[in-house]
Amino acid sequence: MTTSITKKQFIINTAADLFQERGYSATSIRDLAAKVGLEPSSIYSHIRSKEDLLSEICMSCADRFSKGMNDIYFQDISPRKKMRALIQLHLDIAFDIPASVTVFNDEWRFLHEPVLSDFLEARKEYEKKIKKILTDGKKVGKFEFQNIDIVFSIIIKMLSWSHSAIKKFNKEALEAELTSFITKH
Amino acid sequence: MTTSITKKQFIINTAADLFQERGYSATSIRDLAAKVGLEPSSIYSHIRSKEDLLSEICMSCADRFSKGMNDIYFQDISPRKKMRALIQLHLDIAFDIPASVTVFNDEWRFLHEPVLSDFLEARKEYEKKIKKILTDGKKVGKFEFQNIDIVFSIIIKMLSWSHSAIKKFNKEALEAELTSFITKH
DNA sequence: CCTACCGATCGGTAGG
DNA sequence: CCTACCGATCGGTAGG
Repeated sequence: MTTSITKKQFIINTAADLFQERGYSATSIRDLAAKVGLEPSSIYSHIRSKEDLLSEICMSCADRFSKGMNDIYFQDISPRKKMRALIQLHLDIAFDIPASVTVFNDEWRFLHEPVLSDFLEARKEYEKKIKKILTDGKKVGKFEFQNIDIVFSIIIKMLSWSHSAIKKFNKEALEAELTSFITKH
Repeated sequence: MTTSITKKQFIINTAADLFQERGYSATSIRDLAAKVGLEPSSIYSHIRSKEDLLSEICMSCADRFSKGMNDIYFQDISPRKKMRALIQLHLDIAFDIPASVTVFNDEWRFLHEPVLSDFLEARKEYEKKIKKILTDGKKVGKFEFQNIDIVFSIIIKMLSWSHSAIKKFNKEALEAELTSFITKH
């Protein structure tokens, strides 16, 4: 049983690497099977479909972001400190599971119902919390901006920086520049 | 002749819409044919291959950015004014040909040689010029940052904002917030 | 620009 | 987990 779960996770992680490298659509089950050392049909002993792999990657990533956000959001600290913690959260996850984060960011659109709705709902919840932190910060005069939706989108874009860019830099330097961009603002 | 060129361009533009919507790999020539009102095989009277469509989209977009960059880069104006002009350039192109810009940003990795090398070279040239503007601005004390490569990557990410985000906002508001992020820095 | 068609590859199943 | 295989779909060509 334990072995089975581990192998399934190994297949999912390998799928994340391939989806990141070639994209979900351009990756075949045969590619995946070759990389994990199985015959193509044997993959289906561990998963039900190709899309299942994408669902697992996207939803586990979404869960991790949601949990991390809640830990920050409900703390009694300033909006500025929350934004800093949020930057760290994104960097921690991106450095830990870079392939999954890239797939989560770029390939989620290939999800179908009912998983798609779950995904979009989780994301919307996450976005609402970021926006709340930003508007709270503006109220107490710590952030300056005019259009919350635009600033939110810019920040999300900076935070969802893909693996390929992130792996070239050192985490502390990245954190310093991002913090400067986001919280000096 | 003129009709032929126009129809080819119509096919390319329709392809850009589909590639943006579903991704290059997940878009079939049959999808494209249906959308332009032709039989699948008739598409090949206008193009040589599916990848030709991607090449045309990516390279024409690259050309437009390169030309716009040169117009800005060789002017005798301050680094700060160059960055503002660069923001305008990106917004102008993104609002004008949103689908092509998204494909240019997200689907170029499906290009093969020899086009891929041309593409990467054009991009590298473009990036060198942005970095030069940033370092020039730092020298005269107008920009503040520590790591040029990180700041460059953050700015490129903000500028290459995809169509889906951009179409929700008004161009002037976007320009204002982006300018605030980039040149106050 | 169409009809007719090609070989290759796809996701997935049957049965052991 | 494998062998053997399925129907569907792919990019692309021949020939008119």
